[in-house]
Order: sequence, then C-alpha cells, then structure tokens
Amino acid sequence: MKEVLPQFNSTFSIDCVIFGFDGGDLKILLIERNNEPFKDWWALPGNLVGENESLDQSASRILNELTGLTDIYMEQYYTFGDVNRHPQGRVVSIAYYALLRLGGDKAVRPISSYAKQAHWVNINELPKLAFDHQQIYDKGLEKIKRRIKHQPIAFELLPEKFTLTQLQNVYELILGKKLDKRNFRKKMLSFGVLKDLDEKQKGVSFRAATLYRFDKRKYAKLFGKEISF
Amino acid sequence: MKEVLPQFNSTFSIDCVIFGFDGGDLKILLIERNNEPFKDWWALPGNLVGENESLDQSASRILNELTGLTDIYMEQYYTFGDVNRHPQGRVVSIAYYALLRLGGDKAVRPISSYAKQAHWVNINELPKLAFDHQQIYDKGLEKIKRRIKHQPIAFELLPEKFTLTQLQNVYELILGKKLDKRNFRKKMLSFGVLKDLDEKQKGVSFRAATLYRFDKRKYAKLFGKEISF
DNA sequence: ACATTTACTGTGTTTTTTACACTAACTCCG
DNA sequence: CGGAGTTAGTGTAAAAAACACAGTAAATGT
Repeated sequence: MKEVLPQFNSTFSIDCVIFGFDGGDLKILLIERNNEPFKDWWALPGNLVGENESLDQSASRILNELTGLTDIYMEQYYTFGDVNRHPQGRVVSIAYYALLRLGGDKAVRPISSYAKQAHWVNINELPKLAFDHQQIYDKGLEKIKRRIKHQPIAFELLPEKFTLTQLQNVYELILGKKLDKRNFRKKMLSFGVLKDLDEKQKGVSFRAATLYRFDKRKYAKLFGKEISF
Repeated sequence: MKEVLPQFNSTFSIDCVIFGFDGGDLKILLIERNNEPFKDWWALPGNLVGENESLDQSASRILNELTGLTDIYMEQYYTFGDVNRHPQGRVVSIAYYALLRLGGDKAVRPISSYAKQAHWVNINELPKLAFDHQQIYDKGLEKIKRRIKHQPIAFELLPEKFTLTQLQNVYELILGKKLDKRNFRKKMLSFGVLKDLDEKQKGVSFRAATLYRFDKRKYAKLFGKEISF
C-alpha cells in the first residue's frame, strides 16, 4: 500500500552504554562478539532496529534481552553515522545510555545469541572496543557527566534505600573526581528530595549509616526551578 | 565486495532547524513542500542522507543547497524514529540545528527543487508544520537554550562586529525572557572573550554603541574551565 | 577497653547572583 | 543652536551559593 521511498543499501542500529553500579564500582556491560566483523572483540551491546519498533523500544529490547530487566532508565544521546564506521556497509547507529543497579537478586546474568559472553566491566579497565565503540562510550560518559549535575539520575544506579556515602560515591565515579563530604551532604539535603528513613544500614562492619530514599513527588514539584545536583 | 547486511525497507534523513538572526528577530528557515505527503505544508528543510556522505556532511549539504552558505555552525541534537512518523514508510530522521547571521550581502535567497518556496519565519509566528516537525523544532530550541548558557554559540548569530545590546537581544530571544542590562554586560565582559574594537556603530539614529568582536583565542584558553554565558 | 573504621557535623571566606536607577552621548527637528 | 527624544553606559549593596577545612561520635572486632 505504501509508496516506496528512494533508498540504498543502508540500515540503522542501536548501541547501548549500559552502566551498572554494584555499590562499589561503576561498570558497563560489554559483549564478546561471536561474528565477523570484529569476531572475538569486545563491543557495546547493540542490534538492528526492528521494522515495527521505535528507537526507544529497540533500545529497551536490547537491554532486556541481555539482562532480563525492564523499565530501566535509558536516554538517547547521539547518532553516529560516518560512512565507514561499519566495514560491511552503511550502518547508522543511534546511541543510548542506561543506568541500573547491580547486585542482590537482580544480579543479571547476561545471555545472548550474537555474543559469546557478556560481562560487566569496570569503566576504568575497559578493553579495546570494536567499531567506533570507544568513541560512542566516550560521548556517552560525557553526556552523563553533564546530566548528573542537573537531573536526578544518580538514583537510578542505587538501590531504593541508600546512604549518603553511596550517593556520593556514584557522583565521584561518574565525575571522576573526589568531592568534599560536608559540602556534598549539605547540598544534597538542601534540595529536599531525600527522605530520611529513620533506619540504619545492616550487616556492615563499623558504624552503620542512615538510609535515605529519593522522593519523586518532591522532585516533581521542583520542576521549572533550576536544580543542580 | 561487501556482504549485505540484513535490512528492511527503511531509510534515514536529516532535518534542520536553521536559525537566523537579522539584528531584530530570530527566525528559522522553512520550506513549503511541493510533494506528497504534506504537499503545500510548511516543513523543516531536510533530505535523505546520501550513500557516501556522513551525517554532518549531509546536514551541511542541505543547508548549502538552500542558502548557498558554507562553514555554518551546525550541531546534531536528536534522532526521531517513531514507527509512523512518516506516512510512506520507516524514516528515521536525525535532527540538526544551525545558527547563522542574516541580512546585508549574505541575504540568502533560498532555492530548491523539492520546495515551492522557502522563507525565514519569526519563531514566534510559526505555522503548523508537517510530519513531527513541531516536535523536532521544540526539542531543538530546548537544546539551544541549554547550550547557549555554556558555550559561545550566540556569536554565530551575530555579525563579526556587534554591540553588547545586540548580543543581549540574541540571548533574550533564545531564552525567551528579558535579562538585566547591567548584570548581562558585567558578566559577558568578565569572561574576557570580547575584544573592544574602539569603534562605534555607524548609521544609527541616536547614540552609537561600542563595537566588540568575539576573541576565539582567548576563549580557547578557557577550555576546561566551566564558563557559563 | 582498646584499636579501627566510617558517619556525621559547622563555620568562616570567597565568589556569584541578583536587584535596582540615573547620567552621558548622540540624533533629529524646529 | 537648543531642546526633545532615544539609546548607551555605569556601580553598589544584599543575598545566595560555593568552597575550604578538621575534629567528635558511633559502631565493630579483637
């Protein structure tokens, strides 16, 4: 029924920089490719976009296929379309990043067909990546660095209940630098979006810290005002 | 030689939000479509990406075909890929914005084949747009609003020599709100990236203002430091 | 009880942001 | 040439935000 649009041999794919935080390290999910080109290389998870899925849906599907998770925070951030970025033809790739919490029962055991294996890799120990994936990763990290300063995305990496020290760790890992503890806590609490749970950490050696929860309601009320985390 | 990648009937295009400033109003370039679908509707300039051009090249080409201009500041900002955004098939569209100065000898008389006509339209008087172009425009403006606060893109809209009042006008038009004159001037000058030309406006009624030039060298030296215009 | 580790707290200084109104310079016109 | 009209240009005080900085409190393990 539809008229055919002019076209040539081309296609598009999604690539995902999937960040996970396990309470200690910040990691991304990499796959070891099972096919040419770049067989046996490490690469960002990605796939072609299906005929009847939107870009956002496709990104969610890719993440779900690897991790089994749904409803994960994902954001499209850039599209890579150099003519020769894929050796087998023109592939334009739309990049997404995702943020999720690792560990516990959600431990995430990745399975997939086009990959020999998938691994969570510390972002400070990344191997050489296939295609232009290093560039895609770099740009993703850069975007997240900016975004974390203005939007409450750090909470996506943390369990529902978390301590201020954990929150600070997330910021320090993403920004790649140390922050002053007192100033950090003062500022975070001043936004009024953290709810003190009157509850302490359990199962830790040494002094237990107070647990907090991110209060989405209060955050929603702040909209319009510029808020800088 | 190349293996063929799996694919279906799909293609991708570039759409451009081309901002122009004529000293008074902020405008974008719109075309009146000559073909179905949305024949006779106003739309953002756009075209399919050629087989051997990168996305950036394609965006530059589209702008050049309409205006004859080259070396214009352009930035990719988002990719739109809903399944039904184009009635004739799957078209993923990569959006760019561009900033340029209008008027004088550069007056820009747009010509093109797929458009009946092209016009510069005040951003406060936009007509109904074809496809999802309103959404594409909205997101573009939003991105520029953010960017103008951190990067020296306002200068792209101004002639080489400009007055502080003109610069402030650009900010006010993009941000959509009035700014305090004294605070604005103080802040702009404090960055040290404006060179006072010891030269006055000519041909104006009433008192002539001092002309400035943006000093790219000094700006380059600031890199790394967060600078907020 | 002591050693160890992490949680938690406050103040003073500096910098940035905001609010605010008048004089100076130039042009046009009569 | 003088006065009316219009835009250019300037400073200060108050408030808010950012920054630098170190010791005590609480819990654990031995």
